[in-house]
Amino acid sequence: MDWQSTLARNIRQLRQDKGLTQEQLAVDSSIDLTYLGGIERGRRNPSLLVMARIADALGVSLPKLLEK
Amino acid sequence: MDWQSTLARNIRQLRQDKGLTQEQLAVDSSIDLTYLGGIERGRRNPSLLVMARIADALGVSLPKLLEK
DNA sequence: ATGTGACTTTTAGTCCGTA
DNA sequence: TTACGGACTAAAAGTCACA
Repeated sequence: MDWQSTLARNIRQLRQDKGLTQEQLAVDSSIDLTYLGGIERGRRNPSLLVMARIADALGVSLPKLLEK
Repeated sequence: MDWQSTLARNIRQLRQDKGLTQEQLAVDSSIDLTYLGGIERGRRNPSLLVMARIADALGVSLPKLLEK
């Protein structure tokens, strides 16, 4: 499992656990909906600060977001 | 403590614990020396895959590399 | 509500120096 | 051995129309 897929899986899991849509999470993390979608499909290679914003919006730590 | 500084501190700590120079770590992780230096000074915002390569070269997990 | 391709702008990341 | 600058190239960031 590559890191992009791990990140993708964790974001989707946590997002759905919180009952959020991609659009809601996109707003909360100040990321464009389509860009977030790309991350959640494992097609993007986001930077440290972008991932930190997503972790923040999901209410988890960044290391947690990257757990395998 | 922002994430760039946390990453910087952890990389430097782990690198020195292993007795490696920046240049050796740069080679091991296939990253340019000057760029690695910038990361280790907290001035850069590296991508997921670059951080994963560094974690790998240091023999730690990526989440571990990002622990506060 | 999500997936996708094509796109432009910005920044990551490289390579060359100097100190 | 590390820090830093400039110039460059590759890729991320960010947006849009459409399915």
